Amino acid sequence: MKVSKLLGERFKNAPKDCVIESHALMMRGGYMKYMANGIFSLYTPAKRIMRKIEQIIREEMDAVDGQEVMFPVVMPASLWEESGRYTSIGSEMARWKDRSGNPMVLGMTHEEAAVHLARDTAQSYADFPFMIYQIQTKFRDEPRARGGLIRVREFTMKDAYSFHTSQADLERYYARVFEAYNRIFTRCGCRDFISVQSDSGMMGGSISHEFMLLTEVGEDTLAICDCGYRANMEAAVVSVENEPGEIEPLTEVYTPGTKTIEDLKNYLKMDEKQLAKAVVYQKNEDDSFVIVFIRGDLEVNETKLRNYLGFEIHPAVEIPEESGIVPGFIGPVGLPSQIRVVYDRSLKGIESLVCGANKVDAHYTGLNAARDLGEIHYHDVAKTFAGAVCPECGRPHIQIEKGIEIGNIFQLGKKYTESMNMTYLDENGERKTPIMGCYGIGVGRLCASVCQESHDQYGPIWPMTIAPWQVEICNLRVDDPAVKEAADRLYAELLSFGVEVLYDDRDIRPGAMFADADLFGIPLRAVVSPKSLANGCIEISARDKSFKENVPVAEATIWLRDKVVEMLKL
RNA sequence: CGGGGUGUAGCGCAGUUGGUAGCGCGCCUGCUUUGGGAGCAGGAUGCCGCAGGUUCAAAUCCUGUCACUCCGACCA
Repeated sequence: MKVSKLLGERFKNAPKDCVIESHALMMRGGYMKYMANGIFSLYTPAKRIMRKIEQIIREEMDAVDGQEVMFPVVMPASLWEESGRYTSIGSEMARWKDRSGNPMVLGMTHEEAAVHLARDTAQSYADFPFMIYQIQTKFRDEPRARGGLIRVREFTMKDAYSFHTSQADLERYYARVFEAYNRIFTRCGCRDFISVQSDSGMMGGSISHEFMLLTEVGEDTLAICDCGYRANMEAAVVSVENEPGEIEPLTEVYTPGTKTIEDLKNYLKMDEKQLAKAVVYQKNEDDSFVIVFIRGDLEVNETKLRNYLGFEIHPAVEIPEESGIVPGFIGPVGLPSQIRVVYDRSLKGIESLVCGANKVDAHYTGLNAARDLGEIHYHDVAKTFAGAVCPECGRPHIQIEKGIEIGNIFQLGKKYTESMNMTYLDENGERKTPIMGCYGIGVGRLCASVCQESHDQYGPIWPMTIAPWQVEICNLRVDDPAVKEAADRLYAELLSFGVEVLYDDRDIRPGAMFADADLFGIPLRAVVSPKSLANGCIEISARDKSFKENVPVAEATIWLRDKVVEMLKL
């Protein structure tokens, strides 16, 4: 490809709204063009990167016996009604009516389509297990797109679905995909990535993992312990150690104006860990109240709370007086009985707590759950924090990090096969329901993530495995016949050797050409100029600045080809 | 959905007593220049987000509306 004919332009300045480096560099480098909120067109360099990422994914999916298929982007709503998700998924799914008035949806994930494709043909246990996957466009009407290709509304995704006759078989296969994912991200040039336990969200299912690229600009918050425990904040188990303390009588104390834990702590001169904090939520459906009691130094993890409750909630907006809730002085003793109460596990084992007395300016001290509340159940709905006790090793070594989710894998169970009536006959002729797993990777997000992890102030530094081209030739003087002849020949020879070459043949000043080359981020650069040619050499350097060498003109082609091959090996 | 901000040339931005639209980069032409975004000269490019209103006159004032964006909420 010659740069003189390459569509797209490179800029000195990034559009003002770019907040993270990968977004800014990919805009500056002419990789994509903004069209609408969360919607981009890709220019050739980005498209070539995506194609290479897709090919790596394809190879690794095929290596774990995947079968590539293609589902429709547009599906009838009736298919989604079978699984119940037509109503359970909110406005992030695009819905519309076709000309006959039939309700339709744009695919945002394809579990339903996968079951639809497989259920009529996989009727015997002998057909199992199998995995089908596709690489295709998804549309999700995200409430907030951001970060360039990191979070968009329309994107390319690899989604895979496996079907099994037993949980044990699913788990074996899940482990294989887990390893395939590690290979995919490594081959794409990701370095600092980990897998974490995750929340299953709208997908359903039990066990799930997310692959996270660790970066400070990541949208996800992760809890990590040096013992190897790794979880998404949304799923991180909080384990606390409490000192029981002495049993004391339940005593009402006057605590004027102490509406916050901070006030109360200072007023009573007590540790926050002896205080029970009340957090008020409302059920979305009917605005009924849900109150969480949690240790004073902790916060509620709303995702975990939502999962436990099984319904949607939001923080309480307005608390009317007749509700019996006295904000700032809420306690479990004497609270109206119709209010749903959740006790966080962090309160377990404290013999003597301070809590609100459900009247203005009053708290109780000496609350003993067993004595004063009878039998209560504790649930883990707390948000983990730096220095928290690790649920695996028991040491207070939890660290908080940020990451971009580049892939995920789920053990789905029978959620879709059951609701959509997929069955097979087992060895004994009995009708059974298969078990599913599903596995996703966002291709564009992965591309942006690699850029985020691998760039300098001048542009991206693409790994050889996914670089848009392998070698860039910079012809510094197209008006010099000797230089042009040498550069043209190098270009032709590299092409004949099957090397992917971008040839900058424009009559522009060297500074501008180098600036553009940095933005192209091509791993190898061959500079042809009067200066280097005077020594009979071509100057070859690496985009990551790891080397710079003068190679004799006659050897340059072979030298570059061999270097490409070397750099392709990881 | 809540809170901020912004809509003027491809990109970044100026534009207050209201008076027919400007700068830098980029683009086109020519000459000079040639190893880290060159210089000079000339040139092209605008539904000033949209719709109403006030006014002799609106990018500018008023009303409405839409879009975008950031922070939060939300999110395989």
